[in-house]
Amino acid sequence: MPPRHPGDSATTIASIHDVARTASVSLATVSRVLNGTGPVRDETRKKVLEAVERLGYVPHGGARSLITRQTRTIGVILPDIYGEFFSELIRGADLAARDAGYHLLVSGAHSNEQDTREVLRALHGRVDALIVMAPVASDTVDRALPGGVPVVLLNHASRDTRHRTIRIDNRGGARAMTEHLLDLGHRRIALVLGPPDNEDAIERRRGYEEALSARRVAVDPALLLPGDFTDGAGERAGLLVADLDPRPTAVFATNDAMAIGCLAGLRGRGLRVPEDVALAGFDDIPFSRYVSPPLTTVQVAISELGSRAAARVVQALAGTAPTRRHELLPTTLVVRESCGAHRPIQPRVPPRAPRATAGRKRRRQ
Amino acid sequence: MPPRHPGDSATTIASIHDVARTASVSLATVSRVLNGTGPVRDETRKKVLEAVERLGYVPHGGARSLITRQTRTIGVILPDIYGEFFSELIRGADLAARDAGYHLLVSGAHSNEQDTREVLRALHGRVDALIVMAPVASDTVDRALPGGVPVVLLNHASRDTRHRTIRIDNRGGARAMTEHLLDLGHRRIALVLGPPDNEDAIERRRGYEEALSARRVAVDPALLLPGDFTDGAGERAGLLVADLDPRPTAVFATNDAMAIGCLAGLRGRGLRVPEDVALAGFDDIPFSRYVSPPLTTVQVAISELGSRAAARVVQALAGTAPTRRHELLPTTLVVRESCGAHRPIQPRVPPRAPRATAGRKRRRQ
DNA sequence: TTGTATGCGTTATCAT
DNA sequence: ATGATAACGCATACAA
Repeated sequence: MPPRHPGDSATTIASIHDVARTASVSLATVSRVLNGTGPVRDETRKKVLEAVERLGYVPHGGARSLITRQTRTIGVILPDIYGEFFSELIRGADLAARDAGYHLLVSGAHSNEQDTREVLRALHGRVDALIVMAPVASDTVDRALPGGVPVVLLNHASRDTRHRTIRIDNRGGARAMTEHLLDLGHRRIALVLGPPDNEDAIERRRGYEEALSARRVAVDPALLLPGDFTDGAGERAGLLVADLDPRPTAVFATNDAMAIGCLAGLRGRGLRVPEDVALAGFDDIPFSRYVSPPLTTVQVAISELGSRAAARVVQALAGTAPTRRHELLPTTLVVRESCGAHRPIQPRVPPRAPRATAGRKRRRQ
Repeated sequence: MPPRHPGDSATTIASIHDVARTASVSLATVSRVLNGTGPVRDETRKKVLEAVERLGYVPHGGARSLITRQTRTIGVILPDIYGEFFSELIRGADLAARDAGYHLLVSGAHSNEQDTREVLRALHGRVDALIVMAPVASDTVDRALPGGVPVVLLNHASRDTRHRTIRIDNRGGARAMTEHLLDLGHRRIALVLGPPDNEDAIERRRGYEEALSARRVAVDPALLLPGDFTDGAGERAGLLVADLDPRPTAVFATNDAMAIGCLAGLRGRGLRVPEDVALAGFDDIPFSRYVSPPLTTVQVAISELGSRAAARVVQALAGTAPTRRHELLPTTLVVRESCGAHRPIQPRVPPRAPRATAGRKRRRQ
C-alpha cells in the first residue's frame, strides 16, 4: 500500500478488512471485538482497537444492516403543511426514537398519492418501520411496502385499517370548545374551517356540529367560513365575520394560526376581542398565550403524538406489548381571555390574582 | 416453495432472485429491466414486469446502496432548540433534497460532543453527505467521519475550518437593528442575550456592540440582560427592564421568542410598547407580525438556510460548481410598530395610510 | 440480447 | 480463542 498523502486520508476509507490486516487477525475477530460478541483475548482486543484507532475506522452501517436485517431507522412521512406542528412532531418522535436507539428518516411535502407511493418504495430497505401522516389510502401503503414493516398511521381517516393508528381527539376537543362557548351564552358561533380534504379539519367541524346539535342550536351554514389553516385565511375570515349581519358573537377558528389571523382581521374592522366578538382557536401553539388577548384554545400534545408514534413502532419492532391497534390522544381545553371567560386585565392596573393571566386547564375525557 | 397464506404475504418479502426465477430469466436481466440499463427484448421486459407486479417486489435500497456506493440520503444533525426555526430549516432542506432525489435523515437534540460524535459515526454508510448544525468542533467531525463525506456546517463558529459553512449574517442584522434604534433617538438600549455558548447569540451581541461603538455610545453592562432564547427568559428580562433605573428606552431581544415574552413582562409591569419602551426582536418568525404591537425584527430566511445547505452538499456530491467554501446569508430589517418608528394605530380609528401596518422592508448588505 | 460470476462491507456459522 | 467462509440483495464486467 502506497503511503498516504495528507489530503488522501479524506478520500480513503478503511474497511474492516484493513483493520484485520493491520492487526494481523481475521475479519471475524475484529467483528467480535467491535460488537462484544464472543470471547476475545485481552491482548488481541488491544491490537484490534489500536488498529481501529490508527485507521480511523468507522463501521459501515449500510453493510451491517444488510446482514443484520435491521437499519435502526424509522421513516417519517409528512404532508405538506408547515409550522410549529411538525417541528414538534418530529421533535417528539426523535426523542422517543433515540431513546430506543433509532434514527429518523423524514420525508415531507407529498401532495399526491403517486408521489407518496414512490417515497414509500424508496424507503424499503432503508427503514425498519414507518410513521405515516400523509393522506394516503391504507392499502396504498400495503401495496408500496413489501410487508413486514410496522406502520403507524397518524390521524388517518378510516378506522377499519389493519394498520396501527394514532389519532388526536379532534372531535372531542372541538366539542369541548363549542360547549364552552355555549356555556358563556353564545349562540351565533362562526366556525373557520380548515382545508376541505383535511382529516383534522373535518373532525373538528364535526365536533362543533355535534355540540350545537346536542344543545338544540341550529347549525347555520352562513356561519361556516372557508379556511385552509393559514393565518391569511384567518384574517380573511375575520373580515367576513365583521361584515356578517347579524354578526356572530363568537368565532371558533379550527386552528390557532387562523385564530391569530382572524384577530388581526377583526381588529382591522375596529372590533374588540373579546368585548365585541369572542375568539377561540385549536392547537395551543406556544405563541397563542402571547397574543393579546391571550388565546383560548384546545391543547394538543403534538410532541406526544410524535413520541407515542415512535414508541409504538419501536415496540412493534421488539415484538412486545401488542397494544390495541387504534389509539386516541386526548385534548385539553385551555381557557385564556380571548373568549371573554376571564375578566380582561386592565392596562396599568395589576391583575387581581398574581397568576390571573395563566391558562386554566381542564382535562377532558 | 409452500403456498402462501393470506396473512403470510405481509411477512414474506420477495427479492430480485424470486423475480428472476418467476420470470425465468437471470438476475442481471431483472436488474437491467428495473434500472433501464442495457438492452432487453420487449417480450422479456414484459415477463419481468409481470413477475415484479405479481410478487409485489420492491428493490432493497440498503443492498443497492452497498454496491452503488451511494445512499441518496443526506444526514441532518440539529442542536436541541425547538420551535419554528427547525421546522423551517428542515422544510427548506427537504425541498431542495427532494428536488435532487435525496432523502433526509434527521437527528436532533445533541447536547454534548461525545453524543454528537456517536451519531456521526452511526451515520457512516447511511448517508452520502451531512448538514451539521450542532455546536461541535470542526475536527471532531473529521474524526468521527471516515472521510469522503461532504459536510456543510451551519452557523459554525470558526471560519478557518476546511469544511463548507453557511452562516446567517447575525452580526450584520444586529448591527442594522441597533442602528435603527439609534436613529430613532434611543441611547439606552437594553439587550436580551441568548445562551452564552450559542454562536448566533454571540454574533448578535457583537453586532449590537459594534453599532454602539461606531456611534460612540458606551456599552453599559447593566443593560446586558441574561437570556436563553426562550419566551420565559424574555418575560423575566421584561420585568428586569421595568425595574431598571434609569429605565432603558428600548429593548433589543436577540430573538423573537424572547421579544414576545419580554412584551408580556413589560405589560405585566404596566409599561406600554412602544410608548414607554421600544421593543425589537430577531428572526421574524411568522407570528411576530401578529403580536400587538407588531414586532420590529430582523428577518432571517431560515428555510433558505436549509435549502442552500442541501443544495451545497448535493452539488458537492455531483462534483459540480466548487462554490466558495464559506457563505454568508444576508438578513433583512423589518420595521413594524413595536419600535415606535411608525405612528401606533389608534384603536377604532382607521390608519392614515391603507397599508400603514404592513412591515416595510429594507434590504441590507 | 442474455447469463455467469464477482464484489460491496458486514455478521453469522462452523471449524479448528 | 480464533479463522475461513457463506450469506445479505443487488449491480456490473465479462462471456456467450
